[in-house]
Amino acid sequence: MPLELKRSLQELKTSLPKHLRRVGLKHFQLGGEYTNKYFQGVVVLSYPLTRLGNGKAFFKIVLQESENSYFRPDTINILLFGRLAEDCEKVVHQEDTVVIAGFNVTKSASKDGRHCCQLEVPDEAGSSVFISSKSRTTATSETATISVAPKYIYTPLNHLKGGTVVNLYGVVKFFKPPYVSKGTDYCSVVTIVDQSDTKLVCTLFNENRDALPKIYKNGDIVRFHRIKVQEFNGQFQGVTSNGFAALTFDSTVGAPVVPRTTSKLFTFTDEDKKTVENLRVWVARNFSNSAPAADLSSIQPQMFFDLTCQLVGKAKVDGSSYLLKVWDGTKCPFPSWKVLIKEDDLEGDGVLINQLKNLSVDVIVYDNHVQLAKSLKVGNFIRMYSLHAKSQSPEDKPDVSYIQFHLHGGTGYGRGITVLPENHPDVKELKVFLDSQATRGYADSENSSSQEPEHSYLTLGSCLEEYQQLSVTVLTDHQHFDVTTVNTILNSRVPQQYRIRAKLRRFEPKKLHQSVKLLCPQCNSLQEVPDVSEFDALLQASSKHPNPNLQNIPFCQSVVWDIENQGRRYVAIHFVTRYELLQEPEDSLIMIEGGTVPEILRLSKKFKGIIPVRSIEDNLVSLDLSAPFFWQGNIQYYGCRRCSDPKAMPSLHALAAQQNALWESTTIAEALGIVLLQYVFVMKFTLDDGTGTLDAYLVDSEKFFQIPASEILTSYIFQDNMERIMNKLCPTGTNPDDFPSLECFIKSYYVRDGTEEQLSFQIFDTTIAEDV
DNA sequence: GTTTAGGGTTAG
Repeated sequence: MPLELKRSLQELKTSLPKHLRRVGLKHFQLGGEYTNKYFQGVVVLSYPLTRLGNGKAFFKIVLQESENSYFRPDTINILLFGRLAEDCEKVVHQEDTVVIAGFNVTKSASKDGRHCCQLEVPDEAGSSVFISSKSRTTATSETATISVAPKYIYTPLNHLKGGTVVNLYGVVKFFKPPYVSKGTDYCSVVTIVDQSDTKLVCTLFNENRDALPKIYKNGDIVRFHRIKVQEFNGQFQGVTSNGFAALTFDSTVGAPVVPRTTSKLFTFTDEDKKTVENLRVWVARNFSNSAPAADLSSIQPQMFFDLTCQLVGKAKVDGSSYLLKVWDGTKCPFPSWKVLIKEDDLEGDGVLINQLKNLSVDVIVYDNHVQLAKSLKVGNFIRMYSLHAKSQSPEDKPDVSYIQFHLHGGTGYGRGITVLPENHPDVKELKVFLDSQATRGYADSENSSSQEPEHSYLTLGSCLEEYQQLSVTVLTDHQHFDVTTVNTILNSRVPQQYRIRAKLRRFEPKKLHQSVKLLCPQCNSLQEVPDVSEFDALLQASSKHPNPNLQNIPFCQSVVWDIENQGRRYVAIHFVTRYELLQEPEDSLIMIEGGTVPEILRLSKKFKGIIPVRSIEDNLVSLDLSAPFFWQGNIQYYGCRRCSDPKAMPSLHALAAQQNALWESTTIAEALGIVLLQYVFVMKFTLDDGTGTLDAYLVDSEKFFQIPASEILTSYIFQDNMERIMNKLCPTGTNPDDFPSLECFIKSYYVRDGTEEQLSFQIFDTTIAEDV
């Protein structure tokens, strides 16, 4: 039984459950409703503890409502039972102030001049006795709470009824962090869902922001007590009712089950723990983590995202907007808009703000968010939800763009700000990272401090200058690497990885189609992409005489066409079935014997995929691997002649028997024992950083250009994009000094050239910036 | 013992 000590009557009062309302003696009557009521009085008399006939403990006290009351009677009998009686008997003394809740009002059994009703406090869930002693000075026993933990029943979301007050568990599917409503309260809208897959939108109000659930992300688990269910627009909604209380839990499976709440008084049983743990498992299985969280280094223009960051400065902009300067330790890959404000208006450590100016970004928050933004403290760790990274161009320079960060007005899509507590795991992690970045940041500014302008804030003009030096490539990993000069790299003979910043002087080959090759991921051999028109002879050589015995392949339905009606050329088509059923053509895999390249190309527009085959004895096998073994849409897939160990077509049987097997090049190649060749761009970049030049190879299937090498030869759009990118990296007719910079990772490795080993370089983990 | 908002991007 919980026993809580209080230091004063004041503390006792503030710790009483908020849903309890005081009720006076004169309101007691038989048959009244006292569920959420408490009675307070001073002990004027207490009787010795006795046992009832059933052995249950019984303790009686008399409480006086007020010493100076005009009203008579002003005392009432209180009857306590069971464990509650035993515990109270130990601590209750005359003159103590006692608050009782969870009682029944019955007719007084004795004619003693006291109130005609008596209060029975059963040894049951929900019964509580709060005791505050008047004058004893021993510190530990001044006040006490004695209560029987209420037994809460939780209603599954698919069992809700309108007009009821219930207790709920749920997983947050959507939420608006608490914001200032137009009324008197904070508001938070929370959509929850539970294992019944039923959704409930809850609209929660409280004048105290901390009383609303402390939700930090979708997937968090909440427990709501005393929430009212009502119908709105034909659907149930949850709204706060008297005594609403919320607990919030992180949903990480295995993490300690610690509720987030500011309430000191709440029940939390082993059963609650189990419920949370079960919900965690459910979340792990059923919630895809599609949260739009991002750090500054991974933002894309026009995206809305959640940013976890630290506030380094803030300033008033005008009546409806407010500036927050924040950082998360990563660098925004685009030039970002800096707001010009008066230095006097800026709150925060000027030196620090200056040191972090290349890492921090300016966020403008609007309208309803201004009030909350003002209340933030510099140094706070905050999360902003649905922040807009808006791409803008100055009017006179449409080819230049920069990012503005807006937290627009309104609360749609959960737009808002929360302060994260210092002990939040994400904050702990961020602190460590920020510390490491700050150290680097200080070093940078020390080197260049002599050239620093006096004022700390970049105007738009200087932001554009910065753009000139921005890299047209983005590093996708290892951002902590420092830049190494080409000169240093050339003098090193040890294979290793570097980050460099240089300009692209030249590249080869000049003709795009010459840069696409086929790479074997196993033996690393490269080969040219053959011209498919050369395969007609090979394709047709296979089937002058389709074998009629083959028309009964277990997982195929076959037809033979006499193409030229002269018996001179036959084409056999074997439709791969699933469970002996044909599928829709666009889902079907077919095998073809005979057929010309144009015929196969035409068929591959209609069918999911095509495997050219020939028959050997009574089996079907792939053609020679110099021809594509699989055709899909416009793409032909080749196998490595050195590494593959081709198997006959019945090897596809297992794949055909799988319920949802996709007819993809990778799975088919695997089933047929073929090592799939990868389409790659192979290019040589000559990079110059002023200290020297080096040739680095790019071998890339689609990461660097964000264009699939397999599709570029058949797509004019991709070819246009590619040309545009290369012209941006290495513009023709431009002074090479004005070329943009490329930031790349390169690794050095040895290649044997005859008897000599030569150091070569290859680009990796680098990609073209989105705005290029 | 009311009102607020009642999920579904600003338009700066």
